Amino acid sequence: MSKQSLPTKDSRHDKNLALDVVSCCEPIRRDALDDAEAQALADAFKALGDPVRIQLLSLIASAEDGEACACDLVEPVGRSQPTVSHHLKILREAGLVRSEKRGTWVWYAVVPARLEALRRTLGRA
Amino acid sequence: MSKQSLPTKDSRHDKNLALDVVSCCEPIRRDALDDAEAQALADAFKALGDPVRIQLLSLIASAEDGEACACDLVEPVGRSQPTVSHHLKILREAGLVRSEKRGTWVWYAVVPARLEALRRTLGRA
DNA sequence: CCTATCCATCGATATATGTCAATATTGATA
DNA sequence: TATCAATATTGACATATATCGATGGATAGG
Repeated sequence: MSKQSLPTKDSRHDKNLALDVVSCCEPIRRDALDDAEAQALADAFKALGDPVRIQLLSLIASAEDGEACACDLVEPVGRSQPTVSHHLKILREAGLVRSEKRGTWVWYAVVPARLEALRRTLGRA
Repeated sequence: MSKQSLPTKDSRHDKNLALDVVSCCEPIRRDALDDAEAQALADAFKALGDPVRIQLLSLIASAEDGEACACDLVEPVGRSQPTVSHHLKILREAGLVRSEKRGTWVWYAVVPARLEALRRTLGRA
């Protein structure tokens, strides 16, 4: 299969590539990523792949003191409370935000290190 | 609705947040993102939210001369040729890679500027 | 031309995902 | 303990997505 058996074509392929987007730090563009790394990275980016979650993250990140009460996140995104709760759970499980219950309310804050890790993953373009 | 009408709780909420992850450059954590920006960003990250696409991006990015023949991407990811073609199309439409047909083959290369834009979007953590 | 290879598109299908209403849970108050 | 507000969980449902086999278009060689 592939080129080498065909006409002349400066054969440049071979083994491993790598994108340095890995799980927690591997740059997507170093060497090839293995299945587990690719899956971990995909899971992280998948959590960012929804407009409501992007807005939630944005809202939380820009909130005063870096914290936002869940009660103030429902109206801005225009979705039902259960739906917002669902998205916040996904962001939390992806490690992008952390939550803390104080009395009746739950406060959310972003996890800078996590964002930074993904950032590095997109490598030095 | 919300806290202010309830017991004492250092009311800190209010308007716009922002995550600086916007479409092409807005940092997700500046001020609140509008619907269009959030959607654009989500679309970009969604393209990165699949392990096969992460592997493809990694393979292409780490290929010699920064280019990889589509014919060399099928076997590494363990998916059918149509499936790989499908994922490459998604990456292309997301602006993450560009493609060029040369004779019988199609060569893919990453678009560094696009990755860099997304990187900035994840902002200074 | 005929044939073989590379690659994209189509059609079908199983699974994943976003969304909401209803309900359960938890903490604070009367 | 009865009640109310903030969240989370459950169940249902419509849409989106990943995957493959089959097929079609394009290019290179014989």
